[in-house]
Amino acid sequence: MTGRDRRSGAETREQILRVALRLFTEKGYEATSTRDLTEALGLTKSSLYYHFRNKEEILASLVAERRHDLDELIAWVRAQPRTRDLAARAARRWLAGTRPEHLHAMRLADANQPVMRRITGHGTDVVGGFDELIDLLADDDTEPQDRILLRMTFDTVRAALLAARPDDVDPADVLAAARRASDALSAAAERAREA
Amino acid sequence: MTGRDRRSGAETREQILRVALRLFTEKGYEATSTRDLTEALGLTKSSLYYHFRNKEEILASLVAERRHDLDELIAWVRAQPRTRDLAARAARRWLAGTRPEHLHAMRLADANQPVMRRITGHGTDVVGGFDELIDLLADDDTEPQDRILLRMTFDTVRAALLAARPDDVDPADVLAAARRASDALSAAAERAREA
DNA sequence: GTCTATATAGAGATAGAC
DNA sequence: GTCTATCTCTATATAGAC
Repeated sequence: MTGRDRRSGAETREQILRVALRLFTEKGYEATSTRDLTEALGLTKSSLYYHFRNKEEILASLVAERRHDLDELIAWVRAQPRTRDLAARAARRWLAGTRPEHLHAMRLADANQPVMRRITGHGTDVVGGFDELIDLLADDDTEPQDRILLRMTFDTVRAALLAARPDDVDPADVLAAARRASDALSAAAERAREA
Repeated sequence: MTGRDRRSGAETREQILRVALRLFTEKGYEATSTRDLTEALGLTKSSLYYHFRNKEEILASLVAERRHDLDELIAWVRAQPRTRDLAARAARRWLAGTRPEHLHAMRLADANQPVMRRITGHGTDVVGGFDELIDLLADDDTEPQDRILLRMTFDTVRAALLAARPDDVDPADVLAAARRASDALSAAAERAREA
């Protein structure tokens, strides 16, 4: 470090991401201009473009890496005996792996669905991974509505986020509600499978 | 009618809304330009602006009027005896009133959360209505996570929509899954209230 | 009610000095 | 690594003829 008020490049990059996460979530990606970003940061646009090739790359950097966890879950499911409660155990495992810090990225993705579809390669993203997971857990003769219900058991964190007011909410409460909801839905789905 | 290929003003307006609903949902409101709209319609931008004052008014026209149903539900809840299963019955009533044609507007709202927040007056929109409803159904000492769970019981249609792949899905299946999910969550929430 | 033509502003992005 | 200055394009929206 050459001086006390000198930021390293990596630090600046992190600050940009932090501010972008907030603005992209609150105002939306498209409605947030590079000018909005730089004004909030006390930077110029040129500096911004030194750190990122374009605006989309900022967004892409923010949503990387949850797919890896999902691939692990899929591998785990493949290795399990196909007991009747496999789906329920898988859902529990997934929910247990969801940490409070994941919520920010989830909100971001939820708030910007169209552009998220544009930037994530089909099949390589989290959404595509869930398709694979559900195929693994469902039989060929599973009714469409049962597939939807099954998928909902894995997606209760998003549902809980939508149900919670964005402000003044404790991430721990969101996760707690999501886990209870997932258990309840698992039970309902399992009941259907037995019938 | 003065001729067979002459559209009335109202017809054109409906066509604009139909195309806008599709594009705003697929590409997103901000990413859909007035040019995209007019090209899909075979109209010019000027004609578009004859029918709507601005782009935002098109979006606003698409999301009007679900709030009315919610106000009715709130009034119904107020008139009910406060039995322990009131929340469950209210959720059932709300789900029963959700029709397949509501799903399109829901998808639209979900895909464009930031701009939806911008155009809906705080408190007068559907989101604000739910706050009111939940306050009505929850006690003052209800835990935050229980409030979230309670709200999730009313919001399972959105959750089911998120869990279903947008294409190739029957609205009836989405609604069926949503109703079952809502019942399961109601039961879980009720169990918590008893404990 | 639809058109052609245009006004105006703001976006994303780059050049090149320091 | 950050700056000033600028380019270029596309957006929303309007004026006014038919």
